[in-house]
Amino acid sequence: MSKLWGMPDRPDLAAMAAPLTRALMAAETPILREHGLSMWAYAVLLGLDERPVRTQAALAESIGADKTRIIRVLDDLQRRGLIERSPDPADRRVRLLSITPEGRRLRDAAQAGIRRMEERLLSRLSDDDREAFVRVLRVLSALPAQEFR
Amino acid sequence: MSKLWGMPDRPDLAAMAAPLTRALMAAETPILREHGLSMWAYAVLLGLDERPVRTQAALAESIGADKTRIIRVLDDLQRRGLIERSPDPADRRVRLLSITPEGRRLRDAAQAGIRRMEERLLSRLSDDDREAFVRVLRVLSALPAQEFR
DNA sequence: ACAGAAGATAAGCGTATGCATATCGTCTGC
DNA sequence: GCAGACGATATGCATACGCTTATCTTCTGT
Repeated sequence: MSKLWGMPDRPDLAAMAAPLTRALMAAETPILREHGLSMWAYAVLLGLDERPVRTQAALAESIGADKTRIIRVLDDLQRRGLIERSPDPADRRVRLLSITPEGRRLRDAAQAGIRRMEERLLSRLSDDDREAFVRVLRVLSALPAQEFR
Repeated sequence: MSKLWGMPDRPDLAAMAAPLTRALMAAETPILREHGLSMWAYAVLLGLDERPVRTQAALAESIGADKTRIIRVLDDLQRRGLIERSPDPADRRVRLLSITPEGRRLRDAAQAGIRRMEERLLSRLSDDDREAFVRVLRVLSALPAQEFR
């Protein structure tokens, strides 16, 4: 009864997810470096994708970063013209964050390189497996923390 | 042509794998604490599962740890009688590492708690999705780093 | 037998991270 | 109108990590 669904023995999920994440990030890092982006900077550009985010704290939360540490990253991205940080006319405490066309270009270029790496990796799977894996990964990664209790 | 295989737009794999890993580890931590185990200590017990490992460096490598940092963890586990560290009679530089029955009991108990959490999580998937996800995760997590180039 | 390699261990360094605190400007409910 | 809440920012601290160096013991090739 310890094996519901007839699932064969397997490693813990975290014991598989952690090395995979490490390997993916290790593979991303040099690609991002080529574009002059740190992991956090890239995460910010992704987080600002499309919808502008209203507050820096909200952005930090959405990308799982510390809200005080993200500030230097934003400073740098703004200085390089990749994002815009304008005071909200309706609430001058707030900085409206948005990605610039230049920022979008850079993000797209970096992401394209990353996608090439990822697709090489996924190409070893069957179409069905690839589809199911990405779909499930998407669902599980989007679950709120309390679903893991 | 940017969408081979008709794959719909999706987040980067790392952007999904990283939060999932974080959530899984966050959910594991309190379970391990109940058994008096740190994440590294648990990783060691898992790494020693079944086959005894011949050298500490090999163990460290197999669980993705630093070989100098792991020593204190081994000291602690040995002191608690959860592992054994005996000099190899054939090469007295080497410490043969093995898990004790007591260590196995503790590992099993901790793992059972973790499995309950994981199965609750996976229970929201269809049988097919669950099977494919775990199988693919297992394959990808076991790939050597150079496969990610 | 001896030089060099290998294993275990200790210690130090630079960096990243999460967490807490403090300040300052601004808003909002009463 | 003011107290308290909120957002952005800077700073400090403890922790953890990867990496390097050094030391000691033991083995191996020549």
